[in-house]
Amino acid sequence: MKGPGVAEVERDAEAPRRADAVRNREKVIAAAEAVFAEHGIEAGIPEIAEKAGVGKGTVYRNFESKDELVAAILVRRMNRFDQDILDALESDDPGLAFREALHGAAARASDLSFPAGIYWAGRSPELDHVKARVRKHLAKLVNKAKKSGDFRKDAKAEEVFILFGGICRALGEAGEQDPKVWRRHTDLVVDAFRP
Amino acid sequence: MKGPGVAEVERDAEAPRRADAVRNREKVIAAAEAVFAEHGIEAGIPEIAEKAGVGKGTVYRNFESKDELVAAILVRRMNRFDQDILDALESDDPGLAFREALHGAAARASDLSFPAGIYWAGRSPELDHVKARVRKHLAKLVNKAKKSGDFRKDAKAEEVFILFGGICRALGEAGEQDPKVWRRHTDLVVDAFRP
DNA sequence: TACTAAACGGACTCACCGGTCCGGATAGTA
DNA sequence: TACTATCCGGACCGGTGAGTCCGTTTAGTA
Repeated sequence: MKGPGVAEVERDAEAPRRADAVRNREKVIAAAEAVFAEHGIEAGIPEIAEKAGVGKGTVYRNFESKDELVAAILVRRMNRFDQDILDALESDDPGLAFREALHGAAARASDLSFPAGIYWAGRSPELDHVKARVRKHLAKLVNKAKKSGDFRKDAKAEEVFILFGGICRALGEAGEQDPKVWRRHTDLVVDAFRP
Repeated sequence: MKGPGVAEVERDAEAPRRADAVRNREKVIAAAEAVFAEHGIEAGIPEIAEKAGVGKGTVYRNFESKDELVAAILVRRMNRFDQDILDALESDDPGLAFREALHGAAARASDLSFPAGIYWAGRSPELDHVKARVRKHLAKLVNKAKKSGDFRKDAKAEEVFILFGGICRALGEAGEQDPKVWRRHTDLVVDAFRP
């Protein structure tokens, strides 16, 4: 589609960009990540612009619409989740690996954009694509765990998505910060999928 | 506090109300219930007024603000959930009863206001009070189930709230209608709490 | 039927948000 | 330093939703 960092404004690949423009783009992305993490993707563009120390115009010069900005941030977020799962696939103890993958995700999931990423569907082909990849890898992990007898045979990766996304949103919205609580609920979800 | 049907506009108990006013109040409540169930509590007052066949003014004559209307509807919703739990407490098979209580709630939980009721906190003393009662009854049910060995000793009622609320929101927002899917996810949650 | 207090509804205000636009500032260049 | 294409910020626009207000309608009464 469009090289790295998709969902951004069209731009002739040849044309160089001014240094301040590059800097500002990064400030916008960082600010959007922070604001969406704290207040969810409902947060407004003005808030992001202010946090980034730029004007609204600068945000819209980099992203054609709020949806595109949201999609770009969520793609990054989902890619990190994907990496957690990929790491877990390396392990040779699939049961443990499954647990660790969720714990890894949970450790960074006080971020409200994570559950948003799970539920935000159909508005960005790019995001849908990344999520499909996550699903594929999660299914692979689940299958490995099934074979080793660590995972109930009748369950599907999609169901893990629903349960795990559910607690992430609930805890995130409650502003839960204690990692122990996150681990505890993650374990409950893992237990739901034991044989 | 304020007798039955709290969260409503202050009103001299003596003063009789015109028949059309009473009728309209009921129409507003019914419409709000339907709209919040279908679109979540983010839905607007205009939509509710239209569905009720009245003007916005009539809505505000019965409820001082949108938050009060939301609270009133959520209180009703949570009271029904409370009743499910109370019914389950009657049973002499606590393990099964726990499962049935959640299934009972799930059966009506495509209603988006249910998870909203679980997460909407601190904006209505009345709602907080009802939720505290639900928690108390749920804790009682959980304790019974622990004693009979149907429930893991280390888990708390609050955790049930989080997991169950999580799937209700996820499935509700996904527009899931199939009762089989609801039962399936509810069972996963129940399994998470087995000893 | 005539009267009036209660209730009605929708036009209106106010605040906010997504998105556009343009006069002014500045990075890069010679 | 002088020049200009690029980029900047925030004023502005259109739309939406919460909440108010008041001229009009109607339920209840005699």
